[in-house]
Amino acid sequence: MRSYKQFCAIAKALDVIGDRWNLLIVRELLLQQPCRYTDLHKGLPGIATNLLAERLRDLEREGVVSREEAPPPIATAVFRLTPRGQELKAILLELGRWGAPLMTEPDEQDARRGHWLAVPISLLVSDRTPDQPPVAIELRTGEDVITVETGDGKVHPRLGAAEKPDLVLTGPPQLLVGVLTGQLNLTTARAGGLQTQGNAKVLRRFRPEPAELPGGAEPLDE
Amino acid sequence: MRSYKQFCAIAKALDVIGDRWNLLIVRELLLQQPCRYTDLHKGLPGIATNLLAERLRDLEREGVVSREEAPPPIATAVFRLTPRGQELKAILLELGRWGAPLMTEPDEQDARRGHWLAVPISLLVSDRTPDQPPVAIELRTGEDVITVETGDGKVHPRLGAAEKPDLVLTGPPQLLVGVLTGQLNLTTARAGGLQTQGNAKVLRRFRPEPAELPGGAEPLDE
DNA sequence: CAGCATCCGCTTTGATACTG
DNA sequence: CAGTATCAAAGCGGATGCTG
Repeated sequence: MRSYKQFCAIAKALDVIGDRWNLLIVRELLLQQPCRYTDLHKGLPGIATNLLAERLRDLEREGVVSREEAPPPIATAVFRLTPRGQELKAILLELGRWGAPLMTEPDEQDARRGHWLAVPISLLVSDRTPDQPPVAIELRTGEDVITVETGDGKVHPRLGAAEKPDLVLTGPPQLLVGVLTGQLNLTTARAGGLQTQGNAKVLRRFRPEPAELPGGAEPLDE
Repeated sequence: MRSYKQFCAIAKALDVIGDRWNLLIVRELLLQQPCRYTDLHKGLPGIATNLLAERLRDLEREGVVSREEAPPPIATAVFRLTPRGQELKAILLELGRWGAPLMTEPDEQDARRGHWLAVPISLLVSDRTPDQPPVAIELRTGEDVITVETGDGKVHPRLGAAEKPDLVLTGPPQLLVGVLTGQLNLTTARAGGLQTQGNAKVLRRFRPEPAELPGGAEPLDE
């Protein structure tokens, strides 16, 4: 936790959550809290185990993360975000929005986790016809299963299987995202290894979100 | 530029702007671009000069910053944000919003720069009576001068002196912010070293922004 | 002086091994 | 499972030197 020692709100924020891995730990907790230590470690490939332990102590001391000793039956602790930690969601969403265009060229070296898809999906896609009855799509990639539901104009991803999915898509992450955003048509995606099960027409419900923000030229207004 | 090697939008964003100092370099450019190397160095107390040079190269390569060789008269280069870099503004604003509550206890060790105040001011304060004629307040702290103008419901801070300020406030940063947000009354602030010049009644124009966000409990929706 | 590059001592990181 | 211990390598901050 090295401080920038600058009397500036942005610098103070970075003093707390700017260290390497910190924001990704928050990402994991946002996506699947409450979390055991091992769950976090699985969701953060590449982190050294001692670093994860140290970061969790730091974030706990700063009031971002809370550690609860689980009740007697289980001999383990679970981690959650405090309300203060929850407020980091806006930052994470903006980071995800800014980083989404960098996902075009999937590096073979990159680690993949299905639940990470929840970030771009809710940002990149919306419901084209909110009046129609709700729709559920199940995405399977590797061992991860996530469900995408829509019906109110927005798209809600969550971890876990759907009860009665209208459609099940199985395949590598970038194919799933490509099909949802409409950048890839089904024929191409199937040729690339996508498997579908159910009513593929429900994909028409999804519409890509406008990608670009205005990005005003004026320095720091609004 | 060490990569997390995770196929995730947030991780990809952090691969580019997550390294130490990077976001503060973007802050400086947002606040006062175009910028010479030396201007950046002044606005980033604590950075090693070689690191600043290296980071600027990195950010240029990533398409966030552009370097322009100035026309013949001046023998220096100026740095700007590219449009892609401008889009980081949303992230910086969210960071500033989250970090603002950490500014309560000013550390004597902290470096201060007047223009950093522009961040919390536009986030924390709004115009109480937009119908009234516009108002300009000049803030002086150390060697920095910033002007705060309002008149349309929002508050617009910018660097430099005001033409016809209704009020000039001189003093340490936390007093200036305290008076603007209404957390400090004038009598207390004057006792703490604030100097005022002009019509102090215009301070009634400012109203603190609602501080808290809802911070929903659901993981990553909206 | 502006705009770096080099060197040096220190800290942080990441990989691995080990423990209750 | 949930960490701690160890260690080589990389990164960082500070000082200094070089070039126009």
